[in-house]
Formats: sequence, C-alpha cells, structure tokens
Amino acid sequence: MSKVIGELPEIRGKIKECIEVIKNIVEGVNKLTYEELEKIARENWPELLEERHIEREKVLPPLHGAVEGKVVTRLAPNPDFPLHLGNARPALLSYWYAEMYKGKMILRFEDTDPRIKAPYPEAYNTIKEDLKWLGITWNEEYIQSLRLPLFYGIARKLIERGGAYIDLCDSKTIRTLRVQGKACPHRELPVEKHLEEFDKMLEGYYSEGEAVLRVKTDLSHPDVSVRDWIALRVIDTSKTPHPVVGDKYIVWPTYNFAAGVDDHLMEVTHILRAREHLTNTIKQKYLYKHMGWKYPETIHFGRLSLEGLVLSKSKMRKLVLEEGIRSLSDPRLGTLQALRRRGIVRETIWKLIREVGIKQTDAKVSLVNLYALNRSIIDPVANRYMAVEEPVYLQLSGFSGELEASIPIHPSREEKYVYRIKSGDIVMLSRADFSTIKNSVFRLMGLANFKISRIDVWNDTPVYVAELHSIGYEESRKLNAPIVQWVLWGESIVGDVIITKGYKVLKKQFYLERRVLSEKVGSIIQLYRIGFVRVDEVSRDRLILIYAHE
RNA sequence: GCCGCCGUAGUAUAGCCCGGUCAAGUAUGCGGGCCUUUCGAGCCCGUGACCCGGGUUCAAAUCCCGGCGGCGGCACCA
Repeated sequence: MSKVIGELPEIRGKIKECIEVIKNIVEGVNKLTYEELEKIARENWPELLEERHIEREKVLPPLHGAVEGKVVTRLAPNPDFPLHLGNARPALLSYWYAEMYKGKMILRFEDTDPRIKAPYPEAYNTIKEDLKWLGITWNEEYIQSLRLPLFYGIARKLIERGGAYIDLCDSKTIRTLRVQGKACPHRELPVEKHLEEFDKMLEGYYSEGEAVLRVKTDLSHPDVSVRDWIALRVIDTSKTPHPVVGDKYIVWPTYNFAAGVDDHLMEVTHILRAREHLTNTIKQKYLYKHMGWKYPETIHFGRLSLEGLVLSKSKMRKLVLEEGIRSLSDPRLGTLQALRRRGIVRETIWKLIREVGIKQTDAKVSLVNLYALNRSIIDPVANRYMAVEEPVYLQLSGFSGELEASIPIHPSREEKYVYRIKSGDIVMLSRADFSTIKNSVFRLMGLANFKISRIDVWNDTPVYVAELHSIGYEESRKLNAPIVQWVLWGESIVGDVIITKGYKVLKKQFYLERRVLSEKVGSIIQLYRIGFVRVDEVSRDRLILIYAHE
C-alpha cells in the first residue's frame, strides 16, 4: 500500500477508493506460490530479481545558512594541554566546512585565565603541530591575551548601552540574590557611575574579588548561571603572571565575553562546538543582543569518547602524576601525539570524525573500530617482517648446497627478500609455534618443509635438528602442514615491543629479521601473525617498537 | 536539587525537519565459507536495531503527549 503511494503520489486524494482495489489485488497475489511469483517477475520485471548493492559515501551535511566564499569557522583551544582525540572533532569539522564552502578558518588561542587554567607556554606550539599533523591549515591566528584592550573597548560600549554594570557585591551576597532572581543594588546605578568604576577597576583600585563587570541578562532566567553572568574580573597577575603578557593586565575577560566578542570581531559565521557549550551560547546571545550583533550559526555536537582511553585533560593530568607518565605522547594517553606514536595515522582520525559526524548524541567509539579503520589504511602500505618470541633453536639439515627463501615484503606486491640457507644453519622459532609443529611436518614460511629428527644440546641450550622433507609449497598444502615464521640466527635483531593494555604497559622481547633496520623511525610495519607496530627507536643492535593492533 | 539536550543492531552512523519505494541502508564487530607462503588483507553468505506506553492518521522510526534511560550545564574555568 505504502509502496504504491510512494510510486504514484498522485492517487493521494483518492486513497480510500484505492485501498479496496489494492486489497483485491494483494489477496489474489497472496494465493500464488513462490515459484509462480518468481516466474511472473522474471517475465515482466527481470530487474527486480537483480540485487542492488549501493554504497553511499558519507558526506558532510550542508551547513545551515552557509554561503560559498563567506563561511568563517574557528577553532578556539585553551593552550593548557596538547590536543586530544576529542579536540579533533571541532578541529576537523571547522576545517572541513571552511574548505567545503571555500571560506576561512581561524585559530584562536583562548588564554584569558592566568589563574586557574593557566596556559602552558609550550602548548601554543604543540597545538599548532598537532593541527599540522592532522592535516589542518588555517588562515588566521590570534592570541586572546594580546587583545585585551579590544575587550576593554567593547566592555565600555556595552556599559554605555546599558548592557552591563560593575558589581561590587561580595560573592556571598550576590549568590543569594541571583538564586532569588533579585537585582543587586549596583545593577540600577547610572551608566556614568559604572564607567567611572570600570576605570577604577582598570587602574587597579580593586583587587581580586572586589569588582566584576556583569552582563545584564534576565534575572528570572530558569538557569541561574545565565543570570547576569560575569564578563570581566580582576586577576592579580603579580601573583600569577600570564605566560604571554606577564603582569601587564589585571582585568581579564571570562570565556563567554572573550569568545563572544571575538566571534563577532573576527566575523565568524559558523561555530562548531561540543554540547557542553549549549549554555554558553545562551549566555553569549544576551551580549549580542545588547550590542546589536548577529549571532553566528551554531552547531553543538556530542562528546566523543574512545573505549579504554582517557580523553579528559584533567584525568590525563592525574594519570601523569599517578602513573609516573613522563611524556604527553605516552601511548596510554588519548592525546593526538600518543595516538600517533601508537601507529594511528591521520587518515584514520579523519575517517573516524567523518563517520561520527555532527550528531548531538555522544559517541562512544570502540578501540576495535578505530583499529579496523586504521588497518584499512596501513595494511596496503606496511612492510612485512618475521619475528619470533621466546626463541627455540632449530638446526636445518638434510640437504646439500643452498636453499633459497623468498619472503614477500608485502603479500600484494611482487617484491621478495631472499635468504640463502646452507645445511647446518640455525633458525629461531617462537616457542608457541614450536609446540604445534614438533611432531609433524611443518613449513618454514618461504623456505621449505621440515621435520624434527633429534635434539642436540649446545652450552645447555637445546637445539632441535630438522631434516628437509620437501621444498615446494604444494607439498606442505597436501600434508596440511602448518606454516611458521622464523628468523635466521645471525641475521636477527632484538626488538622490544611496547604493548599498552589500559593503564598498564607491557614490554615483550622479539627477535626480528635484521633487514628491518632499513625502516625509519615512525614507519609502521607488520610483524607476520603478530600485528602492526610502529618503529619508535632504532639503534644498531636494538629497536623499540610500539604495538598498534592486530 | 534546578535547567537543558539527546535516545535506530555490540559499537558508530543513514533515514526524522517535509509521515508512504523503510517488512529500515552502510561500516565495524561476531559466526561460517572461499582465497592466500600471516591467524593480515580481499571476496561471498549469515547475524542483529527504530527506549517504553498512549494519541493523531488509510499509513508513524518520522508528528503530538506521558513515562523511562543516557549525557551535559549550574565557577570571578575554557
């Protein structure tokens, strides 16, 4: 029924009559057997029997009110910590939309709290590096602490327009009044008085806590925090100097004032930010109304969390203190630096954020999903190497001359690495593999098929003697022989693989093919049957690898 | 406690604004098969969801009301 209306929308007016007709037809059709139906379909509408497989690529939904060439977005981080995965969402969305509409993106450091959330001097650069790694470019860059006189100017205009007042109440009094929805005595004083007090504030007449500038909102607003929120306050920068401007200023804007003013001055058209800013949007709109400005389009998306990974700055700081984490790129953290070090590539972050989109609901992404995305990108490019853990020694015998082993560097490429093996050479196997092959014919990957014939002991170490059974891969298939990885003794190098499990870090020692030394720091490789790892450090006789995922 | 936002498979997401080709698409995961000199990748098959209850309507994932659940905000933080 619905299908018919969908295809023939013009019958909409006569639905009641149609129902009878359709009912009869459907009853008739229902009496037919499946075979009869199939026959009719094949004769009349063969295309119906063909399966369609449509893959739609996910694209960003259009931005409300966006005009090509005019869109301005901004990313406004507090430079108190490097960027983490959660920050990648507003960062990439702001960037993508600016690109999509051929507009521009602004990077603005919101560092207007030298007291409680004091900026880290290094973070200004770290954040820029994080953004560059993400592949984000921006057109303009600002630091709010260098713009304080601008905020003072706007504040003065706001007072003149009757939109703000200097409040000299102590915090206890004002708290009580606000909850009751009552005005404090200062609110209704004449504009001239407020301008005067504002000057006194700037001159340093008042100390911390004695005077604030409040924006007039609605004293009966259901959300108490919206009622006459604070725009500027006094911070004693002789005690807590600001890393950029030192103790030059003692009157500082709050987030809502600074962000609100700057979004206007910088002509931001679209704000993309997380849901926790919903109330801030409401607060800032009062400021815009007083000033007669137009508030930008705003999108509030949900929070992004990654199962098993800490993304909150405060929790990460705590971890750093408690777990003795020295570097913010420690693989246990959720910083972009840390993810990068764990072998997560930029394209994965892009795919992930694009997938998650701009929904208002929170997204809890599982690590398995993140790994799957990452694998799809690194698998085609990661070189393969053999590696063994807890080596068992095997001496190869039963042949004369040389055997040739060709190890694919990547299964989908022709390129091979060739070893020449002589009778008597020793190879290493993982202990776990050894237990499955000790009684049967097995294949050393890329080399030949062997069977263990006896045990020797050299300097207290058992060495198993393996006799050549056959060379070809076909034989091993016929016998259903297991294929194991191996590393040639003397052609090996020790690699420490760092594995992150929650807040624990394990270190496992592997012996790898020595040819891995041609890999550079930062490259991602796959150890056959172990997983993907990122080369973290390389020296002549050792390397450090960080485990990414299977 | 007060205020607000949001509920589609294990997870993420499409569809919701504008009710009908939605007996709900895609990805990932999981189960099975094929292929393969990795237990990787690829290919094929299967699995599995509209939070609950009412209402409006010929027709509700979509609109309305009520519950329940999750999350966020309630700073002289950003």
